[in-house]
Amino acid sequence: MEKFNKLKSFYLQLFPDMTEEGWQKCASLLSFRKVKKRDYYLKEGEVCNTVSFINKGLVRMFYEVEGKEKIMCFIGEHAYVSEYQSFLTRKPSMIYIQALEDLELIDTTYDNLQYLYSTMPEANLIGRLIAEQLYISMNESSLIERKESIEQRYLRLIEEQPMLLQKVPQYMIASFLGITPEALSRVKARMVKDKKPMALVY
Amino acid sequence: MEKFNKLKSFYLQLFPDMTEEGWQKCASLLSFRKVKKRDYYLKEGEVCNTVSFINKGLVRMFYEVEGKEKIMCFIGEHAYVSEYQSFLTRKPSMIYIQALEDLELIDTTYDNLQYLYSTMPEANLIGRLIAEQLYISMNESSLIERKESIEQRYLRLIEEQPMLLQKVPQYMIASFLGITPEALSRVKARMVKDKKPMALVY
DNA sequence: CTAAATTATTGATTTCAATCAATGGGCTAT
DNA sequence: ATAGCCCATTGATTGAAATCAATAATTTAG
Repeated sequence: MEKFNKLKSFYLQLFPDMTEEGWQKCASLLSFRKVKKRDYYLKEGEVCNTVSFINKGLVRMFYEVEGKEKIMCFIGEHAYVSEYQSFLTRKPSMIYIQALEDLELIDTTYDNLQYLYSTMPEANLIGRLIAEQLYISMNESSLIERKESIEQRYLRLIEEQPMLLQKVPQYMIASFLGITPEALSRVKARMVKDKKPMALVY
Repeated sequence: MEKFNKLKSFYLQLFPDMTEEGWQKCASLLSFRKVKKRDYYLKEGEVCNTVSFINKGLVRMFYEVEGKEKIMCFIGEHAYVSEYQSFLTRKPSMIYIQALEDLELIDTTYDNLQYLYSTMPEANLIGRLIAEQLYISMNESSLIERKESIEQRYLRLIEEQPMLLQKVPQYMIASFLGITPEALSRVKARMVKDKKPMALVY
């Protein structure tokens, strides 16, 4: 399955001693699918039935409050996307996940994953490490959000995910930062005026 | 070790098929300790070396920003406390954990837990479930924080953790809600005036 | 390629919570 | 018991971002 190559090399990095048979067993439980830009990976109220590796594309996770969309995060290529809480608890999701670009996904379903855990106990180790990793990254971004100012977070975006600023309209960046598009416009203007006239906008 | 009884019954609820030997093995890796009120379980910059079951007492987790303390959460009896990110990554904590009451803790150290994982592979299942549970509860509280208004969150506190309002000064509740003590005072006043004159204050 | 729609910017006004300030209540320690 | 301190409440002022509004720039669709 050359479609899974990216995922395979991704895993071999993380678990160098994974056997070829082990990989084959995992791969047999995976499937490949596509999602069109603007379509939803998951809607509020649905139970999330998949954990997916994003082979190609970009999604946003957001929720609605008082009719307004608030973006929680973006997830791009070669990362995992899921509403893991809904996936694990089998309860309706409180958020939406939408494709911002055409997606190529490699999916694991809930049933397949449980089957893997029960027939291949070593998988619990991987499952533990994944859950731990998810915990760590959520915890970290939650702390960043709390500790840093809007401006610091915007600079961090420029630094760490410059692609995102190309691919995503400003008003979504603003939503992600928790402010209005107008406010972001002014933050940027202030940065250019006050500080280093570096190439901020791009 | 009758000191561990609460923890044992806690675990037997979660894992009814845990064997007595299994429990003994786990228990041999646990230790008991106390922390005095106002002392720190963990300070910013320290690596968190323990995951602890709170047999008795109450802690707050908080961070500092611009010299001000911001409370992230309170953790009470019969729950776990740790800075799990620091614990897992072996990197310095970005937060503080402080005893608000005298604590009785049942501790697992990092080394003991790794030893358990390596000598008792079934433990990875428990480890996975714990990490998943931590992920779920953090995700849930993060969403609540995002979606609900201050007033809704205060009502939720009254509903779900009325004890906390007895034990913790108002200004800490305010900090937890992300507002000033003055603002919380006004929220309460407004609730009493606008709505049901229920026993809100206690 | 052009028209229409969407997005970004800037200005004016409003709103809400933070801050500053003062008072009173309640707890603690001697 | 009382002095002193910490905490909660209330009022007045300030400040930062939201909202409202208009225009300019860019993207999309036919």
